[in-house]
Amino acid sequence: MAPDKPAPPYGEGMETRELRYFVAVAEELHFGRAAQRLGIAQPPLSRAIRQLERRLGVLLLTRTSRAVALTEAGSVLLREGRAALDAVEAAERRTRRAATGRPGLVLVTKAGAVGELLAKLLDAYAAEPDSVAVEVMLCGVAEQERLLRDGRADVALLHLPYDSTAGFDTEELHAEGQVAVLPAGHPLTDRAELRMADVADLPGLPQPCWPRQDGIYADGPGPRVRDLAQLCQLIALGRASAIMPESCRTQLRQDLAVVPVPDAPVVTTVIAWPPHSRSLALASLIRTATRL
Amino acid sequence: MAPDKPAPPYGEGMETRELRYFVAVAEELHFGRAAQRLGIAQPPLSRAIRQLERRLGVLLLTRTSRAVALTEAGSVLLREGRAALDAVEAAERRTRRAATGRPGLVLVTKAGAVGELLAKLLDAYAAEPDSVAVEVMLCGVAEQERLLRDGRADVALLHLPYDSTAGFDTEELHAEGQVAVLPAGHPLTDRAELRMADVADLPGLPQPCWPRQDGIYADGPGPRVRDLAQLCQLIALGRASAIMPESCRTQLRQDLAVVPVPDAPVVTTVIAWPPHSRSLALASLIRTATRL
DNA sequence: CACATTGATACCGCCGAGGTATCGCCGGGT
DNA sequence: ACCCGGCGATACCTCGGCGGTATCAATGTG
Repeated sequence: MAPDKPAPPYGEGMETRELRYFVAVAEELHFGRAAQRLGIAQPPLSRAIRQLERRLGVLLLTRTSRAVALTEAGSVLLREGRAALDAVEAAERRTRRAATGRPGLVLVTKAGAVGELLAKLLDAYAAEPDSVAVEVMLCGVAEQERLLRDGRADVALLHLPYDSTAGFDTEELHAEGQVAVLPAGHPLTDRAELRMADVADLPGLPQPCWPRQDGIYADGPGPRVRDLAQLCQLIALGRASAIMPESCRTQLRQDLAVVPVPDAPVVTTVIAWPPHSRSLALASLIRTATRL
Repeated sequence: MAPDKPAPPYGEGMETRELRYFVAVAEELHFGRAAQRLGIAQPPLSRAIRQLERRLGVLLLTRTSRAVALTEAGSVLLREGRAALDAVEAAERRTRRAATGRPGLVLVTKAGAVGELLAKLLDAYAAEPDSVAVEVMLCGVAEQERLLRDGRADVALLHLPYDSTAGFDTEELHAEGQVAVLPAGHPLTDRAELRMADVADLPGLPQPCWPRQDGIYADGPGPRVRDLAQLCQLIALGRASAIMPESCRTQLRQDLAVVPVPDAPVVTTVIAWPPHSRSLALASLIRTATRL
């Protein structure tokens, strides 16, 4: 050790390993399982967390020998730590991508939700003189945010108000009303339009329940669905109803009826990308999109 | 080592230490100075960078024995790595703050640039039933973004189009035109209004040059200034002119004249905060601000 | 009250981060 | 042309800390 090292006033910053360990424990709320998930033994994990607490000077977890719980500070670190780990992963991935020289873009969007807008965008962009290959990635509901944040994707098509654009730069592309989707022949299909309240709790036709970001279904009523096809099937069977953007009607089956719902929230399609992106290809794609 | 460790397919993720080392070298473009700045010797630094390159499978720097330069991938990692390090620091700082139990907010803005808006905001917020202490932090030009990103500040007042809101959530608070500031008695001060072109290159009255984010002045003409007082002094001396938001006129000295410039870009004051903030106090402050 | 579960502690071995000494390369001064 | 000085790379050593196993301590359970 150098004799006159500057000696930083207090703990010289967390290592990502410590963050990964803490996030694992905070998610499992169980040292043993967290250690298993991390591929290490339990004692080093306990020590690492203790050391992290000492270095931060903060109690992160309350442990009894039977249960582990997050403190207030712990839940802050869980949230912020996940974001920080995503940023580190993003740095790694984007660096690797920059090195391979393949300047292709990865666009991510929810399966089935963008109608023909995506097709038009891809066509228009491909016609640009400086366009590069665009890989389209379809993913489940609300997984896009993560992909964009950790560098696996470069750009996304999101839908307000359902998706969150927190932390991204965005441009609005398109706004549209929503329609109720009902089984063909349902009494309400005669109406010219419906209100939210009319569709809210139709007897025997509950709104479906989508999985959360982590793949777990929230508590609540309604049949659990994972994609549009499942949902359409249920509606056709007379077991569910749904409200969705009107552009979806082009993809619906014949045996479904749609009725406009003017008082449903307007769905805005936006193109979103991580801030600080300096990629020319991305800038060109965004320019193309806003000109559509 | 556990006999059946999952064995991650390739390098198990960068450590923040490696990132800090790389950023130091990339900024200095000199291993010796970077090592000195980091408080370590040069050989371990060389090794660490080599190892990082090996683990990423990417060449980050081109070294001849006389010069070090960033590769394309290296500059990506510099940009992304800084953001990642800021996120890690933010996690650390916000966790510490959450633990102390002081839920005070830190608001950051450019010195002298917000006129009375800030005073009104602080008064209105203090009158809210659930308000907490707000620490106001004034900083140099364009330093706010960093403070907000690395967790030293919770919320900022920024000015479009001069500041970047990349990566933050924002709400618009106020928009205003700009005025030209000239020495009292200058011929142009008789006019009712001016155009940008009129003020662009007045003989002997160049626009000033502000430092960049890192404190270094960009190349270019114009006298170098660090704050509004310096600028006013120069204008009063007949050595400079400037264009600034009209709300600044209340803070100007007597010996300066202002003339509206209708074709200057409109300056929008926005309140900005890091995404994912779940603080009730912050939400309340933002609500107050948007209601002004 | 034995027992199982689970986090903490004790102790050990080894990898690797960081140190010093030195080399090889190259540009500039004379 | 030659030597010198600056700089990054290499060689080699030391030691702190990470991860391992064995075990203890606390606590809920039958």
